[in-house]
Amino acid sequence: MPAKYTDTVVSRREITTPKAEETRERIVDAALDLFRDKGFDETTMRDIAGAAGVATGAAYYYFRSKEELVMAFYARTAEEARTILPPAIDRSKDLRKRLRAVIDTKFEQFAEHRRLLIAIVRIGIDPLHPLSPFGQETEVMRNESIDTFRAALDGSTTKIPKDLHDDLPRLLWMYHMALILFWMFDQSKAQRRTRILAGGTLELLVRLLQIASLPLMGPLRKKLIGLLKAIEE
Amino acid sequence: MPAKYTDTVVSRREITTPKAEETRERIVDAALDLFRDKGFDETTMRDIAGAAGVATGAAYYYFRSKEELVMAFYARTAEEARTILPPAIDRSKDLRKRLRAVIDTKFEQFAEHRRLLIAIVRIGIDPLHPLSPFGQETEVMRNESIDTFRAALDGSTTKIPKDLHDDLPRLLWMYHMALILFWMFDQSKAQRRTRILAGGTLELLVRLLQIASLPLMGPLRKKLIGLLKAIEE
DNA sequence: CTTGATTACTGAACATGTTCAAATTGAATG
DNA sequence: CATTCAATTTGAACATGTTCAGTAATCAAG
Repeated sequence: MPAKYTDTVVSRREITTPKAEETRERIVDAALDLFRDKGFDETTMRDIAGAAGVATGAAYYYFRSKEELVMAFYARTAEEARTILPPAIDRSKDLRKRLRAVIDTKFEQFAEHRRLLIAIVRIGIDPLHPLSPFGQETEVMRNESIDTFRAALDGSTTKIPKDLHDDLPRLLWMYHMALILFWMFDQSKAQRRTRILAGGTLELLVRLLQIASLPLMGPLRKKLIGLLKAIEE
Repeated sequence: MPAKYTDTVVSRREITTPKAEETRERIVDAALDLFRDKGFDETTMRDIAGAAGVATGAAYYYFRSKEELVMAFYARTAEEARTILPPAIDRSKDLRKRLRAVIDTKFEQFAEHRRLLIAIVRIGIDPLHPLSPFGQETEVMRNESIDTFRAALDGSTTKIPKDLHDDLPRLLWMYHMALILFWMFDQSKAQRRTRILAGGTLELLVRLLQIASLPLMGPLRKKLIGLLKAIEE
């Protein structure tokens, strides 16, 4: 029976012995390898357990569900990003290039796992699901990701209107999620179309931001911000 | 074992006797009732079969999967829309109102089935899935829906730039899909936030269209259209 | 070292989507 | 009516995510 996500939302296995940690790692490694090679749906919990050298139910001691195993992948890339992203961003002061660095890095990290991302989206498109990128349980990771965009903005030469300053990072995060979604399904060679889309929209975006600073754009900004506020409650 | 959607994409049961048609209807009715009352995940194929008074496997004679049963819902609303949408649109010549009529009608039709729509999205977010709203198998229904937007545009007083004429209906269709997505997850009373969002973005949209007709906007339009073409192959 | 408890793990059992070989039905044919 | 054959229906069997009662390993305390 598939787990209902009305279940308690508590992260499991707080503290662990090194031994247990090693078992846990073995299970994650086996899972990610199999997901990458065969796909999420095609990989069986029995496969994973077998490859990790444990019994069928062992994975459930560490993870609440098969889906939670893909979160382990997400967590790993986030960890990695923490070290490679800052230098990538700071290679330029140009806003477009800085944003491009963030997005391109994500794509590189995900490149080998396109199919796995589809599984993540299938799970995460529902904000009520605990593992949704929009949900509670992923809040810490999400905020870290949003802060990355804040850093990209703050260190750039482009001046951001004061009233947009707070909301813009989150908007950019949502924009980058939409791009990732597009990228996932982009069947063109080396995701050429996504590159075009990213380039085009980023240029448009930066230009809009420059225009938005003009004094006579105040009312329009205000309307947009008002709409945003009304929406997010 | 969940069905893999690399299976043949052929619609099932072309011709049927009245008797079989009646059984099929009974299964759909039972399924939709249960989906509405208990939710998609919480409804069992055994439940459905039982409620329809047939054996467990019977549904699979008419539908390839549990998921395909929700398409039956989608097909029914599309059928209904065919009769109620045209008069609703033609109540006004104002583009904003005409578009609003299309969207509001959809919301009314879906109102009782918010949870079911989440299931549809979980399925359909993957364009490789045969039942995806972006996929092959739903092309006919999708085109019909897009044509609705074409009708709303063509009958309005707002003048549409020639070069946008072909692409705009599809863009509007995508916009309305995004709205429906937002609506599905909108927990506010009577989906107040979605209403605000729809009102705000529609006004913005129509205004942009009016501005877009200005001669000096030609290059910008061209850039946008170029981007669209590059993306869609 | 022994004992007790906590942690880590096992594997059978269960629920549910799906398949399939066999049984049933019903209409067309002789 | 009897026969035949395809359409329809059955229900047991299967695959897989998940649970759980029990077993083994590890550790703390005496």
